[in-house]
Amino acid sequence: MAARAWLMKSEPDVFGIAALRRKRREHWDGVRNFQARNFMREMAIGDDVLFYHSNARPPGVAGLARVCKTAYPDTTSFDPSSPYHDPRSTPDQPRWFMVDVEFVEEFARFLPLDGLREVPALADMILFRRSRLSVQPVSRAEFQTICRLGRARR
DNA sequence: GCCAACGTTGGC
DNA sequence: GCCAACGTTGGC
Repeated sequence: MAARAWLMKSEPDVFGIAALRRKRREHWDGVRNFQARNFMREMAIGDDVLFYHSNARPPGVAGLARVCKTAYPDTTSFDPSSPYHDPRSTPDQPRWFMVDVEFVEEFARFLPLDGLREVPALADMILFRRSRLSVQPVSRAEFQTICRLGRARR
């Protein structure tokens, strides 16, 4: 089956694309929203990920990652000392999951949210309608459009 | 730091 | 099962 494409948000102050480049791969923990979790459980190895910087100035797409491990329990949910702790999640009955992603590239041009809004081919992106959803599917056409913009020379 | 949007919780 | 209260996300 063809690889799907996703957009995943992270605050660059906490974990940005530069940190992923350094670490090469990392688990994507801390997702505490059911819809976002369900999307992560649909991910397959090799799926493309747009790495989005949220709560940044400006917010926008910073580059690309790739899914390298499918969903498994998010152990931070079991850890009382973690900010992501959730007492309703246990090793026997995990409520929250994470995937692993590997670094692919940092775009030559960071793509700010307000610029993406202006692109007609991206008008239907979930990003603009469901601003709080931190993991979301992206169509192949949207993915390709964003890659082209991110790699373009001035 | 503010606040709108919206997901979640819990009383009924 | 409804919905008000509450908490969080994330743009600005």
